[in-house]
Amino acid sequence: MSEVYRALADPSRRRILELLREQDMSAGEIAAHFQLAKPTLSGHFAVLREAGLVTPEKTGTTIVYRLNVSVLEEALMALMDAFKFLDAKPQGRASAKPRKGIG
Amino acid sequence: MSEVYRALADPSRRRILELLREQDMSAGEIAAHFQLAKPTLSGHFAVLREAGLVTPEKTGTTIVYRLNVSVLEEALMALMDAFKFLDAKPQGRASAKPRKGIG
DNA sequence: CGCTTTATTCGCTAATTTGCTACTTAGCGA
DNA sequence: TCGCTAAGTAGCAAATTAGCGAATAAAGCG
Repeated sequence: MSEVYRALADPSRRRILELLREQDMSAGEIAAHFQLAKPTLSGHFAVLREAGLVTPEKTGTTIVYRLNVSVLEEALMALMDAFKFLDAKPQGRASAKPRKGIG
Repeated sequence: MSEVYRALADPSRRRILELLREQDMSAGEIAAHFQLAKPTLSGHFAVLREAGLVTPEKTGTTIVYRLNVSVLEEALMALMDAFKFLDAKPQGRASAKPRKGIG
């Protein structure tokens, strides 16, 4: 779970996720949207894979990346739950303990 | 907005936010929950302040930090919106463009 | 098999981040 | 003012990260 936050910390990786939100793309297609060298992007892909945020699918010589929405969704939901945005929020120096951690 | 992601990237800072979710706390009270040196925590507070995630309130010699829920909420909502979790999710190599960016 | 394409891995450097100790600032009380 | 406490700043070392070019792996094609 912690890898998800790490993955989201970098702007380039957030942009990659944004691109993949539009459509699945090969590593090369994604790289074409950046000024960075391909090995640099490949490193970003590795971080996103380790976080489970994207899934590679090899077809021939190209590797198509797909956004793994559920992982991102779970991470955000965990945060939402940890802070209970939807509840009444009793701010102040005394309140109940939250049920879950952040990660 | 980008500072929010950076702030969330560190486990200690997430833990601070978690503590502040329970109740407002002074810098010293927060520091008591960690093994880190106080200046180290002070640095984390600075990052959280710059991200707008916490608000300091000086009362005498102590500084009480309060969780700024709305900022965190906005960041998460922006992500939710960027990925439109609540819509039907047309995964595949052709879909509509999202309205907003991530960060 | 060679050649091309696609993507990753291998070193390596520069920048960033995290942590510390020492010092400074600010408030409070004797 | 002196002493004490709370918090932040300055400066530095260690670890991590992001970036690159070169080399490598794997697949398709002549």
